[in-house]
Amino acid sequence: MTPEPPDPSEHSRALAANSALSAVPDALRASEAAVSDAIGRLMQFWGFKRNMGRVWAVLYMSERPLTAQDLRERLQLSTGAVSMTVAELLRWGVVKKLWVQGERREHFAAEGNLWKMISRVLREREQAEILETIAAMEDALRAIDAHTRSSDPTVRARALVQRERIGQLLDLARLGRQLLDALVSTARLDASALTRFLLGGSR
Amino acid sequence: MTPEPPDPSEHSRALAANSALSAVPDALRASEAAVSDAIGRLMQFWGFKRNMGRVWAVLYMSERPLTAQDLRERLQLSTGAVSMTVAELLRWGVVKKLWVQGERREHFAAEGNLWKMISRVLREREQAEILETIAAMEDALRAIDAHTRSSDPTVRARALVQRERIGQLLDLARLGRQLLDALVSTARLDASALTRFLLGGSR
DNA sequence: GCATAACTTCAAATAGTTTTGAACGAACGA
DNA sequence: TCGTTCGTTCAAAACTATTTGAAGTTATGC
Repeated sequence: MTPEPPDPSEHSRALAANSALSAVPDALRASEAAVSDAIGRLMQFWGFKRNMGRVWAVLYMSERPLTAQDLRERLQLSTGAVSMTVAELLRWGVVKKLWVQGERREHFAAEGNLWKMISRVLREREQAEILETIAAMEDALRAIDAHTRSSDPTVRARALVQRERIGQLLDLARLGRQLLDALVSTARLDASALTRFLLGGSR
Repeated sequence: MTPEPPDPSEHSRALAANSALSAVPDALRASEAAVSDAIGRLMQFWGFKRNMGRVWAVLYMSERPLTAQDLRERLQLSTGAVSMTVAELLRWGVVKKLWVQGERREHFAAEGNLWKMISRVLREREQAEILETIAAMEDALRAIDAHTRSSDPTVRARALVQRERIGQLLDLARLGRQLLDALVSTARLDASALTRFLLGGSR
């Protein structure tokens, strides 16, 4: 039986270190991958990059902060991809940089407070989008209003219909904005009011 | 000053026909375009194709059902694009096909009930996505559970942390599902309960 | 039935997004 | 200081998604 020859490739070194330390069962790795992929998909659906979701999820499930290299290995990403993805997550404030005692490499951890995270994202992303839409519709409404008194009956009819329809859309958009406001402010304090409403409403 | 020479291109013919009939001011066309573009962007942000939003918006703002050609002209789309976009909107049930008396071409109109529309989309799209995510996490949780009694303390620790974190995510996802359920069922009946909650909560 | 207009489909072109990896720069320890 | 490791950047490549337009199909009126 030949003893396994030393193989200096990074992958086998990682595996060796791993099994020497803890022999983490494949099942755990597989579950982690499944969950991070599921969250990656959900995030992508939500309009973020899939890898942002995957990286965040791996960090969130980890019992310790991870280095860029750990992420690169677990998620099979290139150096550049890890660097850029982590930078973006830092910008969103959903991942934090940590210095671990005696380690040269930087370590990263996921923001643990999910509500804080969600309310920040809703605030910055959704609200910007809906406010823009509301502004565009308000502008249009102002521009149309002048024509609702047109002497040409065809023009007047069209202007009246458009004003009415855009008004409906605007009401809806404002209701959406209020829903977001409510979510954000409830979330900032605690989730219980929201939970109470939902539980009360649905059963 | 040379008088403008006759130009038989479709665009000028359309303009000529238009001004002969009603001289719709540019301002109305421009507002319509601005709103449909805003809605297109919002829809894209939401994960639909931008043109779906634009087409729907133009139909919604129109005082009469429109033909494929009308849409092609107003939105500067190719024949194929109109056909495919409208087909997709029909599949989502947010646009209806109408036969207009004595006209050969088909006409289209937007679904006018916004809440009906939204609850349908939430139900079919969002719920599918979140249910998949919930299922993936439940699977992972089951797979991990076996290891929380591992004899290796490192494995046990890792399994416990993962179980705890995935549990948190699962709670959150379930809360999200309830929020969607509540929106969908309120929307199906009427929007007033939702409105009351929001108005009550935010002021 | 035939000719024609309306509509659909789909392969190819275009546009847009994400990922890679090599080049560069900064920080650290010797 | 020098050599090495770590991290970032960015142009090019790979990949996805969208759009076009021409060929094909269906429906209509004569």
